[in-house]
Amino acid sequence: MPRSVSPASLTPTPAPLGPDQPTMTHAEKIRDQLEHEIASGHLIPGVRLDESEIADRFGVSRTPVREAFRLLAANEMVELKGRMGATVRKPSAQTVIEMFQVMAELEGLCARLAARRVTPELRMRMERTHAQLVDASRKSDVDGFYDINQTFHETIYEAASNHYLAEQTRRLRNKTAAYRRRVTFQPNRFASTLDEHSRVMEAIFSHNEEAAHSTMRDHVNLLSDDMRDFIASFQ
Amino acid sequence: MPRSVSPASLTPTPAPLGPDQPTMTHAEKIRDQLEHEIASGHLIPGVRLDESEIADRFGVSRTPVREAFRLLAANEMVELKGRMGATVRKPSAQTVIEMFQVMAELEGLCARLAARRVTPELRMRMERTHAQLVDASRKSDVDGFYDINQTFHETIYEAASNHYLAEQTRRLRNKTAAYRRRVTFQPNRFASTLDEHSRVMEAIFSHNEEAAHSTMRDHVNLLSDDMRDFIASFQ
DNA sequence: TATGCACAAATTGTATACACTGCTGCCGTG
DNA sequence: CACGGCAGCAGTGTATACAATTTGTGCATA
Repeated sequence: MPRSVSPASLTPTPAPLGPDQPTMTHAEKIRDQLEHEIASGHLIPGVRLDESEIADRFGVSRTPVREAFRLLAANEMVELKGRMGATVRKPSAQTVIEMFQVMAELEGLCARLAARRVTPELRMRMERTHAQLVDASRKSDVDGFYDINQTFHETIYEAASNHYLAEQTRRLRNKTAAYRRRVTFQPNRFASTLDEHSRVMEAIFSHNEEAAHSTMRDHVNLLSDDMRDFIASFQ
Repeated sequence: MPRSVSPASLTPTPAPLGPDQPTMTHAEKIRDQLEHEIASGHLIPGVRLDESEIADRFGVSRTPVREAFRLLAANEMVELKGRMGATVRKPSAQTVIEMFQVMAELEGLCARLAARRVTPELRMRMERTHAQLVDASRKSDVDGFYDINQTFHETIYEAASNHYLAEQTRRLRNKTAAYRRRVTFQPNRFASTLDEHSRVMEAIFSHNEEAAHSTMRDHVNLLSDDMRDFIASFQ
């Protein structure tokens, strides 16, 4: 039986331990946790974030909570409305579509650079990840598919050798995570994704930059297309 | 005589009045002012930002200053180093090059969408802006050239009709402003820029999406090339 | 002279108290 | 009954005080 997708879970999962710096300030820990809860869907877009309530939940004062809000605000994960409080950002359907368009282009650039710079070692890792994805698809393992898919894209970021680009793309992926996650359910997306990934890999391995760029862009845009109806229902 | 470029000025200029909301919090005002001072070059990358000092300067307590730092941090204008203070972000030469590569792609996407959606009204505005740019070039008006060039790109963002994309591109332009500004000095860049803009416009007006994308991308990449030596000297 | 440790000063992180704003609900009036 | 104003409240913005950590300085020692 496939694991249930995270948003269905009732208790917030802890954020996957990040850099785990020993001197991590409270504000940063709260930021990471809230960001994770937003991306995973535990915090629904539009809900108000109460400073005192969250402060109590984490057992700290309002100060670090406020700082976490500011950090999240500039990441566009939450919206600050003056004295009217902070809310989980709820982009309009139009904005979500626009975000996907930008993401498609950034992912496309990643693929283009990957086609230029891919190494045999990375090629092997991509193929192995792809095989895992096929496996998850066979088992209808939704969560597994979602995670391995993430790894596949991460590997391409790495092959692109542009840390700044990787970071920006990763951020955008995270911002759209709450929306992408739902589409993973659609059974026909499994097959389509695998097929599209194959074409992207083929282009990258043959060092065909243009093809890598366009196939990856189309891959993300197709995802976007599949989501439009669903996105509209978000509003 | 050409006006001197801003970084040469000794006194920080006030931030150009933005949205100017009546209920603008201290933290937001400080953020805008500091962001402007960083982009204009008055605050040099790498310098430490002292909370108390800035608090005194703005006549407020440390609290709103700290919040402004957090807001700037997520915009990647400022780097927070735990208890070791905040500094104006100083990206490595490698990172600056990477930022330009991403910006080239985003500007390219703007041009692509503009080619698809440009209206006669916007075409007229672009041509008018271009004429102003030619004029500034003749007068060797460096600051004017810089500002009008900004307007030219803004017009393309508008033609692209993707607000999210426009915002992201604008941000990245702002982050690279301190570096781009220096290159404007180079006399040969005037002529090259005018020529490249002409080609971009031609592609956009003829609704040639691919050409619009690639000419704009090349335009930004050429700027990046002209900067590499200079960027290296920043370190 | 160079190195290591200890202590002091400076600076940031957090908590708490107060000020101010926007909202809610009630009441009076038309 | 509908509408407008006023008071009280809830919640954010700011200031200040205190705790924790980093950094710099000086001295002792090899």
